[in-house]
Amino acid sequence: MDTDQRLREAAEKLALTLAQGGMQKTTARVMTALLYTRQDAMTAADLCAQLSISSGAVSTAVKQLIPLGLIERVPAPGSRRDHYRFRQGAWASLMSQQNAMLATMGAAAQEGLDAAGQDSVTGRRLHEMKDFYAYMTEQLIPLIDSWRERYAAQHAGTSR
Amino acid sequence: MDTDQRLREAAEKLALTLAQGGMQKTTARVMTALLYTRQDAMTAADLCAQLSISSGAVSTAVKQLIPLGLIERVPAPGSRRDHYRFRQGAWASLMSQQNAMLATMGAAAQEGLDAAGQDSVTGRRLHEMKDFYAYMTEQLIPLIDSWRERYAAQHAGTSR
DNA sequence: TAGAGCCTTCAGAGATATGTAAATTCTCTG
DNA sequence: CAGAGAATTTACATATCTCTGAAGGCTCTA
Repeated sequence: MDTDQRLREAAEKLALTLAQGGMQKTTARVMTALLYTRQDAMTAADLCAQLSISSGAVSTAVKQLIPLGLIERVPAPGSRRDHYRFRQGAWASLMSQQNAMLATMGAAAQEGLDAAGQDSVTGRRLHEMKDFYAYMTEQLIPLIDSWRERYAAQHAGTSR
Repeated sequence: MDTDQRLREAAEKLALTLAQGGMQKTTARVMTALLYTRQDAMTAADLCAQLSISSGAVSTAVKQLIPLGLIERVPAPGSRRDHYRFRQGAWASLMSQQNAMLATMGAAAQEGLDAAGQDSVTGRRLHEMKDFYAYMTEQLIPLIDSWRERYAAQHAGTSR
């Protein structure tokens, strides 16, 4: 089987997994297409053709992926079409986003504690929750940073 | 406003957030109901009444929450009804589950590398992905373990 | 500044998914 | 061991979501 074919299948497979994990199916397909493509970047038309979806669907997917820091719009010299590219550092961005969720969980725990008080069954449950998310938030941020540094160091002087 | 009311609202609010993050709405509502309740545990009937949902819906939600390690079925002395309780250590379990996803991502990266080879645009993209998830998997597991230990130490001799 | 090309938005169709109600199965008690 | 109570499963109805196709709007060029 040729390389392109294998890559496309890997892309679809991962998209399916991500979809089951809560990401929208089309959004996931667009993301993995950009991740596994052999090109540096793809146009909206490329994505329409490869994934058999309408330009509207591509537009929607892109609108979700860009704020997540997973892809970026690339100015295309000599072409009026937008090009989309999987971003360097995308994974670290994604993980950082999830940090925001950790903070939300911590806040939710606090809110419950304010209502229930510490000395109750509820209080003990929520206290564990608050502790856990406080700990995770605290630990995860430096973890991501340290990876960013490690990666930057490793690739010093390397451009795309 | 009374305490119960505040807790219920906090529960619904968090459920909504979780639902937007990909969890099923009813599953999330059941989970947060058990998290914020002032009782130690609730019966299926309690959940039906409080959330205005059918027993079938409760059954489905419970079936999803138990494998995640978020809630547990509690033998109820003197009652034939099943009682459900939010589990101690639930959050750590949940986070561990997410670790499985990290491993999956790493594997997906490897699969692409096998097809594309290292020396290509695709190869470089996937290499970053593989590195990132390898690093995260490696770091996150001890992190969760260390919290478990910390928590166990803090609560030594404490029973629910 | 007019026009072409491309992206985005919108309304409606189609598909998916989710809850309900009823039938079934399971389990414990008398 | 029969029966009652409860949980689960199933089929169906409903609600939600997501894609498409077309219209609208922007931007760059000539």
